[in-house]
Amino acid sequence: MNPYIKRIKELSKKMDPGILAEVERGFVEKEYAKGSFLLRVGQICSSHFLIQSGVARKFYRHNEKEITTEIYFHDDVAVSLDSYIMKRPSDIYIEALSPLKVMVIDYSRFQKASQKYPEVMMLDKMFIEYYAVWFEQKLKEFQTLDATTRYLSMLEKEPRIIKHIPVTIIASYLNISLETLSRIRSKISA
Amino acid sequence: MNPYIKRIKELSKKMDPGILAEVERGFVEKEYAKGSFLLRVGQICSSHFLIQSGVARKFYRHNEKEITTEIYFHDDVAVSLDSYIMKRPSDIYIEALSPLKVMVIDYSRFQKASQKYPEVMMLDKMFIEYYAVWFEQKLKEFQTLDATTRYLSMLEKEPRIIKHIPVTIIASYLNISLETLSRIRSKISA
DNA sequence: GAGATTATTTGATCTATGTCAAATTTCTGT
DNA sequence: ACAGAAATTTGACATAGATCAAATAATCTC
Repeated sequence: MNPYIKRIKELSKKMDPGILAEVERGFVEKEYAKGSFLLRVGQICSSHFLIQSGVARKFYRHNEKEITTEIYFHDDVAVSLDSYIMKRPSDIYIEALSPLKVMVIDYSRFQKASQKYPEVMMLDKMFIEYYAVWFEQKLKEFQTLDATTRYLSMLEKEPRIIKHIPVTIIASYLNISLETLSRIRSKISA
Repeated sequence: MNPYIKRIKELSKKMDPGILAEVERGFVEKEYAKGSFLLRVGQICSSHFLIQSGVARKFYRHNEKEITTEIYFHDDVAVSLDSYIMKRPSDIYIEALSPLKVMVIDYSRFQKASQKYPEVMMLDKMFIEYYAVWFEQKLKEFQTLDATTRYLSMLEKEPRIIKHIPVTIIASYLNISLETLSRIRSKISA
């Protein structure tokens, strides 16, 4: 998520300060304890969560298992896009994996501003564009890479994950079993 | 793609006719012969292709194989999102699978209109939102469903595919081998 | 409409990864 | 620092789906 968020931030700095102030009036800082949920299955997601500090993840349950689809660090944005866009109950959870500080960006306020100011809608659009591109790439990885290569690719692209996240969660993020991940790791470090 | 495109079309009908006319000045009808390419790897994708009639697909090559990622029918929109958004050479092909009639929507013209008219940008944003949501779902299918279930799900959600597309392409679309797909089909009809 | 090309099916293996179970290591709270 | 819990590793085995090869079946070409 990161490089694009950075670009969006830069652009937002160039924005008219009055507009920016108006948008930011819809921002609220909030803290979550480790293990608590920013969003639960069934709720309608009406905010974006900009991570200030700490670690979080998005996951869903399938056959008793938890499958992690995204892992968030500083400056990432967590949201159930499906629920947010389609205005239907979320099929995913967003969970704090550590004590977490986030900026909650309220949807309806943001939308009002974005209807009034094209430059705000532009930023919103950029965010979603990037999200879509990122998803397309991720799908491609699943289609073309085997378990080991997916792990190596993660190490390279998202090195923070390996330092902060339990292996169980990493395994589900790579869509492989715990045991297989463990074997991959021992083979690589050997 | 379809239901959302329909909604976007409806909304566009309610738009100011002057604006609509201005946008549509950037539309050009174009025809492609079966087997020809609307976009090749290496080109920068600067248009959307709204399919009027015929069938097309998006695919990429990986280890000598062609992996099909999308199949387009009437009213679908074909575009290399990655290339279009990031303005870099496309890593995918878009190919006509039959004689094809499309409406080519020129990017720069569209963008100009969308900077001038928030309602145009809104439609553009809606398109990408839907695209992102669709991708998220597709990724989930790959993570949770086995080959047979993916095939059944495709039959249900995109029944047109089975009627018009050679099995080789369907297999790559489901990310399974030709032979496995053939076995799945014979088992199901048995 | 016969031969040639291409697509699909069927059969026999092979392999990556999953599953289940047990052993070991690491972490936690007191 | 220790007991108990949780996470991770290791081992043995099972399986979905791949690959290679051959046999049919369908389609195209002249």
